[in-house]
Order: sequence, then structure tokens, then C-alpha cells
Amino acid sequence: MSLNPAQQEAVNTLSGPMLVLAGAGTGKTRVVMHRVVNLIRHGVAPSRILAVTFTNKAAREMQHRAAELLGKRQSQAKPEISTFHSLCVRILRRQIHHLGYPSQFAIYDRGDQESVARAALREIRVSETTMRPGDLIQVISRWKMAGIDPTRAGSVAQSDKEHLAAAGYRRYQNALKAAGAVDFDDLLGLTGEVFSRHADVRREEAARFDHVMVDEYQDTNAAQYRIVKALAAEHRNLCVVGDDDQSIYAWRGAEVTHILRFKNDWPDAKTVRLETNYRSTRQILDWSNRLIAFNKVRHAKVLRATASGEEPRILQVQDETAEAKLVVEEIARAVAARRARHGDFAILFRTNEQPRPFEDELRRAKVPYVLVGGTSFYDRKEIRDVLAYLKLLVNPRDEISLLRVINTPGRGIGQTTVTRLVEAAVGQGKPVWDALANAEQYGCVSPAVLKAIGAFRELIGRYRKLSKAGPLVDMVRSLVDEIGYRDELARLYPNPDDVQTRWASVEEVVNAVGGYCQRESRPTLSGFVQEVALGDRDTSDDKESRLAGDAVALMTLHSAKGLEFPAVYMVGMEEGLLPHKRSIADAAGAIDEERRLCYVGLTRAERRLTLTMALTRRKWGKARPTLPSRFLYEITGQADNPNYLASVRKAPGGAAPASNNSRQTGRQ
DNA sequence: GACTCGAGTCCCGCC
DNA sequence: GACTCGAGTC
Repeated sequence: MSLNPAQQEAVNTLSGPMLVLAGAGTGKTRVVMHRVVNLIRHGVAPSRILAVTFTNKAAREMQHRAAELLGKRQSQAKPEISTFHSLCVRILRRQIHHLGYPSQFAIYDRGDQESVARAALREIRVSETTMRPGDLIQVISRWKMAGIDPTRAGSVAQSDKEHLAAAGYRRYQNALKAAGAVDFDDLLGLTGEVFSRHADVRREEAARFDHVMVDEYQDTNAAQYRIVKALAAEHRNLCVVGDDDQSIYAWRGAEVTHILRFKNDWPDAKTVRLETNYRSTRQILDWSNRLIAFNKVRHAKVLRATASGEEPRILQVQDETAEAKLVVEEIARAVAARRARHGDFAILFRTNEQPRPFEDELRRAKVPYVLVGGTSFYDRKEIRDVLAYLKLLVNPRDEISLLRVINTPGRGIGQTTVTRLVEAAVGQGKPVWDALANAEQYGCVSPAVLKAIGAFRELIGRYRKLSKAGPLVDMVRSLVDEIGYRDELARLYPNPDDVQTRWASVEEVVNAVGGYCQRESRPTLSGFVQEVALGDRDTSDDKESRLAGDAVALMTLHSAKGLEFPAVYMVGMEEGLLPHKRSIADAAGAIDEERRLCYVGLTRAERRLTLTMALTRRKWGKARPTLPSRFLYEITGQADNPNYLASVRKAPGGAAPASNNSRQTGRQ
């Protein structure tokens, strides 16, 4: 397919700032990729080109397409295509020492963050009923994204809760720094900080590239915005691509204003609008346009369809099991009749609890599927245990990992001992790891425990050396073996099948290390651990990609952004799910974002679009009645239907509407 | 220090 | 329904 004039313009403008305002399905990824190729064709070295995405999935997709387009031309050198977070990790590995962190810093994921937050709350004597670790993390994250450091948090805190959080923030941040660790927000924030504090560092990093492209620019938050500006300041070859109607990350600080005021930041910027939609049928676009028009604050766009097709459907079922059955049966039937392939289908949902019944049905029907995103693999206990060992080998100051493995599997260092050691370490302002060396000084530690501590230190020290010397895979395998992790699993899980599956995931970690070592020219354990923390899953282990070749895709609406499928099922179209109950309770703007999220879902579909809703949905063990999503009424042009108003007003999970007829929300 | 049992809590979305 | 946490017991 050749490029249309607008796309052509975006592809051919190779220098200077440019804003590409692209509606859904107008080929914006295509434009970015062709620009990359065009730049290379004009003699720009691939390594001088940086393209930034938000999700790993988008980065992988782009890398893949770039390789395809470039073909034999440049098989060696590749443009740098990565997420903001992995870009920042690379920058920080080189530069974070300027801020007093070790170069091999640990990245704390959500679980680690919670542990740190829990400890911080304990320190300031706030009970978890007053403030849960998750709440604290949320406030801290908001502050970090706004560039507020712990010293300033106290002055911006408004409520009592925020004052507590400000105190918690100080402890939290101190603990991270003491452990030589950063959280996800720090990755962006510290990169910005090192740039603003050290002009030479900024120039050095900016000088690595001559061209910068940012996809989904409407989703940049303040920190990302600063980083983009810092990297493009000199060469000014900055091309950003986005669509304000698809801004769905306000909850992590994204500001649509960045894309709206691009022309102010870069006055000589060229603007290109892409408005021809090549993806969806006219019928699907009609629904999408009708929906998004309910958002009052937006840049009106005219999306022109290029194809016509069948009317989308709304289906109503009894409960979530019936919903899964219906969808999976339809898919299986279509594939059996050779009308479609498994890979043509995507099942999109709002929350991560929704895919479960679908997975059950898909397995039962022997339909291949890929559950995209969902950090479930790395959330498993056994994976976290093994990874904690690896993280500790990289960085013995990593307290969270140390505490996780110090007595896992049990080696006789009990809770009492650990508490005593932690208190001693905190008292002296030293890492717990150092306290282990002088455990006997802290009294009340029996000879047996001392011996266990000594053995543990020896173990970690020895494997630390091995991790720097020999092949990583062998090291990990031997470590897992030596700590007797398999026996530990057998002890914990009486059912041999459980032991088997859990041991299989431990093997997966070993495989992941192997995959990492294969594609990295200079593999290091810290590199692997950081990659894992970013969720940058193993792509060379082509199990996923092979499966993805012809498997039904299951994913959240958020991770579906940027993708397209011949047939899309949007499931759980109910008040409380989409829009989510938290957004219903929130300020007015939150519903608009849910609507954009719904819009993103609708516009993923090329030819077939099906929305489903269940009359009851099981929650915390009980089936509860639901209300149809208000978006169903808006989509079908029934916003004057009295039930629409009921949806809008009713709290989720409330009583069922008066009659069953009220649930006839659309064509069946 | 390890284990069992019952009460209480529970989650939006992503890197 | 699933999981965590704390109290109580060995």
C-alpha cells in the first residue's frame, strides 16, 4: 500500500520539529517506521535514530517492522527503538553515579515498593488501616511525577493524609536510596534530574542521537516531556505523533496539553494531520465517532473510512461464565468453518480479573491464546524468590531482596533474628547486609543462628563472584540447586502437580537468562535483572511470538492501544467496569478518560466488532446484578433513553433496573 | 522457629 | 473466592 499525501509529507519531512496529529487507524506507526527508513536512506546512521514508545509491546512491534522494512539493507545496525523506561535505564546506568546511586542500581517493582512503603509506614507509626502501602505509593508516585521531592512534599500536602504521606515519602525515598534502588517513577525523574543538574551529562546523552521520534505523544507525563525536550534541544529533529482522543494515561500523569501546545514549544514545528482511516469499516467508525463526540474537550477530527462492512453487535448474557462461553464458541466456530484464524481475534477487557473465565473456556475448547501483559508470571512466589536471589547477587544492599531470601528456603534465621538485625542496621545507618557480618555484636544470637548467617553470607559472596565470572545460566542453575529450592517447593506444596508447575516456572527463569545471554553481546546479571523489572520479556524465546502468530489475543484496553485485529470482542460493557467504578466516583474528567479508553477499544477492530455485557457478575464470591455501561447508550445514539440516565446516576453494584426490558440496549 | 487455623481484606490501568 | 495476616500451639 502506498502512502497518501499527508503520510508522505510526514515521512519526507526529515529535519526540524514536527507534530503529526493522527486519528485512530490512520497509519501513524507506519509513518514513524517509514520515516526511520527514509532517514536511513538519506544517509543517517541507524544508531543515530531514536524512537520512543510507551509499551514494550509497541517497541517490539516497531522493532519488528523496522527490521522488515530495512530488510537486507542494514542487517547489522539498528535504530534505537525502546520504551521511555528502558531508555532511561540505559542513560542511568551511565550517569546515575552523578546522583550518588550505584551504577548497578536495583529497580523496585510494585511488590518491592509495597514492602518499602509498609516499612516506611511502620517507622512513622501509621497503621495500615489509616493508610495502606498502596495508598502511600500512589501519593508518592503523583508527587514524583509532578517533580516534588520529599523535602517539598510537606509544604504541598493539603489533607492530614497527605501530611502523613509526606513523612512516609521521606522514609520511603531514604530507604530506596540506602538500598541503591529506584522505582519506576525514579527512572524518569532521576533521568530528568541528572539532566538538569549536570548540563554536560545532558549534552552528552543528547549527542547520541540526531533524530528523535515519540509515538503516542499524548501520553507523555511531565518527566517524559522534560526528557524529550532535553534530548532534542540541540538538533531539533523531533517528530511526535499522537491523538488526543486516545489519551488514556492521565492516572500516571500524562498531560494532553503536551501535544496541544507542541507548537508553542517548537514554534517552527510543522503540523501534519492524518485523517484517513485505513483500519475500520464505516460502521465501526460511526459507533466510535458517536461515542467520542460525548467528550466535550477535544480536538474535533474528521476520520474518513475507506471500507464498509457489517453492523457491530451488542450481546447480552447471564453472567461472566456465559460471556466467556459465547465468545469462545463463536471464535471456535468461525475458525472451524475456515472463516477466520485464531489470530484474527482479540478479546479486550478493562481489568485484569476479567480474563480468568475466558482462559478457562479457551483451554477447555483447546483454542490457542496469548494473555498479553498481565505481570502474572513475575508475580508468582517462586519466580520472585529466585529473582530476589539474583537481585541480591547484583546488589547486596538491596534490602527487600535480602529480607525475602534470608530464610527462604528455611535455614534457621527466623523472624526474631531478622528483626533484631534490621533494627541494629537501621540504628547504625548501615545496610542490613553489613549488619550480617557483625551479627554477634547484636547479642542474643545463638551459635546455631550465627553459623546459619555465616553460611548465608558465604553463599551469596561465592555466587556473586560466579555471576561475574562464568556463564550466567550455569550459575543460576547451580544456585537454585544448592539452596534446595525444589525440596522447598515439595515441602510447601503437598500436591506433586503443583510442585511440578512451580518448578517449571523456575526453569523458565533459567531459560529467560539463557535467552537474555544469547541476544546480548555483553550479558550481565544486572542487565538481566533490570530487563526483567521492566517487563521486557524474552522475545527470542519465540514461544510467545510463535503462539501469537495464530492465537487469540487477550488483553486489557490499555495494552491494546496501537494494535488492530480483524475481529474484536469488548467484554464486560457494564457500569463499574467500563467506566470503572473508581472513575465514576472520581472527578468529572475521569469519565472522559474512560470514554477515550472505550474509543480506543472500538477503533482496534477492522471488520467485526462485538460488545458484550453480563446481567450479573461474580464479585468476592457473590453474583451481583449489573447495569449496562452508559457507553452502550451513547454508542447506539440512545442517550435520551431513561435507562441511560439511570446508568449515569446509579452507583455501580446497586439494585437492578426496574424491568428486564430496560436491558435491551442495542441490536441483538 | 514452624505450623495451623480463622478472621479480615480485597485490586483499575502500565513501565 | 483467594489471599494475607495474626494469634495460638507444638
